[in-house]
Amino acid sequence: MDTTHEMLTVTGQAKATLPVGDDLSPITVIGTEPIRQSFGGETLKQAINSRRAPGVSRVVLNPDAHVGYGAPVGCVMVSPTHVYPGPVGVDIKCSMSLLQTDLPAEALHDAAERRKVIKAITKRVPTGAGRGQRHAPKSRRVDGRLGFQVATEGASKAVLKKLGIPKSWAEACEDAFHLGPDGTSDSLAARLQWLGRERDKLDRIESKYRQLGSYGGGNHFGEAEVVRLAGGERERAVAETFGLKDGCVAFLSHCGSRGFGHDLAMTQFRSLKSVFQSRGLAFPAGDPQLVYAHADSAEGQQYLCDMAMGANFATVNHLLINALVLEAFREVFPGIRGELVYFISHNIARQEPIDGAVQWVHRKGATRALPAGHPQLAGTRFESTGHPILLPGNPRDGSSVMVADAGAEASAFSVNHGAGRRMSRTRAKKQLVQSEIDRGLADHDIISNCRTYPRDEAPDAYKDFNEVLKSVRQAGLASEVARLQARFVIKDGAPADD
DNA sequence: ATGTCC
Repeated sequence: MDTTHEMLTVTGQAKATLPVGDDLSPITVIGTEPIRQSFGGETLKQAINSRRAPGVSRVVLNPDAHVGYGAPVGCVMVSPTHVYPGPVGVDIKCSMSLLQTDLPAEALHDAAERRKVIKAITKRVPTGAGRGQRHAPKSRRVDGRLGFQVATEGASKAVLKKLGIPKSWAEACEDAFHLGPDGTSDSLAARLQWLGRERDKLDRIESKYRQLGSYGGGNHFGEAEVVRLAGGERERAVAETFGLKDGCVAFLSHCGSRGFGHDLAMTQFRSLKSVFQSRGLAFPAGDPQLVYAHADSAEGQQYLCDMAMGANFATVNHLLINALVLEAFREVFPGIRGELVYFISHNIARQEPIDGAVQWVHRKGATRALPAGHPQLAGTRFESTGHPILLPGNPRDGSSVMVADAGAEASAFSVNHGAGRRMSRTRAKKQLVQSEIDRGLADHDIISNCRTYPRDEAPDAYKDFNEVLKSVRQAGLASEVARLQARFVIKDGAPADD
C-alpha cells in the first residue's frame, strides 16, 4: 500500500473519500475494499490532479478507474465554468447501445446458426482501424453531403430517413443530437466548413465520413446476448418500461466516433496546448493532457463545437450499426422484430444540475445515472423509472442493465462504464495464455468472429465484474435490472476461417 | 481510442 492509498478515508461499505488539500472538497471514491486496493498510484495521482485543476468543483472516482489521458478513465470531473478536452477523451462520445429482439434464445442454440448471423453482421459492419463502408449499398453510402449533415445534425429525422434507421430510435438516445454552444447547428456548420478549408487542421475529413456504421478496434465490440431479468418486483416493472424481454436475444454494442472524433479531439489537444504555450500559461499539475478552456471563451466555444460534431457522428454511427445488425439478424431469421432499448455515452461533457447549479459534467469512462424524477428526464418515457444504464462486463461473466437509485446524487449522477482494465495491454499479451482464453470462452459456449480471441481483451485482462457491480449496489448508486449472457462476440481480430 | 510511429 502506498501513501496515497493510506489517505483514502472509508465512509461506507463501498464508499471512501480522498483528500486533496487546499480546502477543496475531497474526491468521492466508489468501490469495495478489494476494488479500492486495485487502484494504482498513478490513477489516484491523476484523480488528485483533476480535482486540483482550475474551475473544478467535484471529482468522483469509479470502481473501474485506471490510468487515462490526463484524468483517469472511470472518473467524473465537474466544473461550472471550464471544459476539459482530455477528460472527455480521444474517442468523443464512445457509447453503449442495446438492441432488443423478440428472437427466443433457443434460436441461437446451434453454433452453426450463430455463425450465419456473425457472417451476416460482419458483411455489413466492419471492424478494425480505418475500416468503414466496405460493402455499403448505394442507398447508405455516406458522401460528403450526408457526412456534413450527420456531423451537424446528429440523428435528425432527415439523417435517420436517409440511412434507413427507424425514427423512433431517436427517443431511445441519451442525446439524439448535439447543437453548438450558441444553441444552433449553424455554428457547427460554420466550424466544419472552416475545418474543411484548413487541411492541416483536419486532414482528409471526408474520408472519415465513410467510417459511419463501423466498430473500429481496441475494446469496441458487438455481442449477441440472452436477456435474464433480475428477480425483484420493482426491477421487473422497470425492465418492462425499458422494453427488455426475458429469455430473448439482445445485441450490445460498444463504439464511438471513430477516426472522425479522434481527429477532432487530437486537433483540439494540439491547438489548446499551443494557446497555453503562447500565453505562457501553466498546465494543471504540469500535465499538458489536462489542458482546458473557459466554456465561454473563443477556444472553449470551438472545443464545444468539435465535441458536438464528434458526438453527432458517434450517435449516428451507433444507430446505423444497430439498423445493420437488425437487418443481419433478419437475413437469418426473417420477420423478427427489434427495438433500441437505449444508447448512452461514457465519454462526453454535458450540462447538468449538480449541487444546485448547472455545471459541465465530464464523464470519462463514466455513465450518466439519472434516477426517477430527475428534471432532465421530464417528458421522456423514463421519467418515472430512471433511464437504462448499459454496463459491459466481459463475455464470460456477462454484462448488466441497471437503473439509478436516489443515492446516485452522491456520485454526480454517474456510475462506472464497465469492468475497467486490471492489466495493461502489454502485460495481458505477455501474461495471458491464448489457449486458456479460447477454452474459457468455449466452456461457456461463446463463439466469435475471430480465429483466436484478442489476448489484451480477454476477460481476465479486466477487473472482476461482479465485484465492480457489488460496489455500485453497495454504494447505493444503482440496481441491476437484467443480466446479459454472451452467445457470440464480434471484435477486431484475426478473422475465423469459414 | 487512432491508418496503433508521417
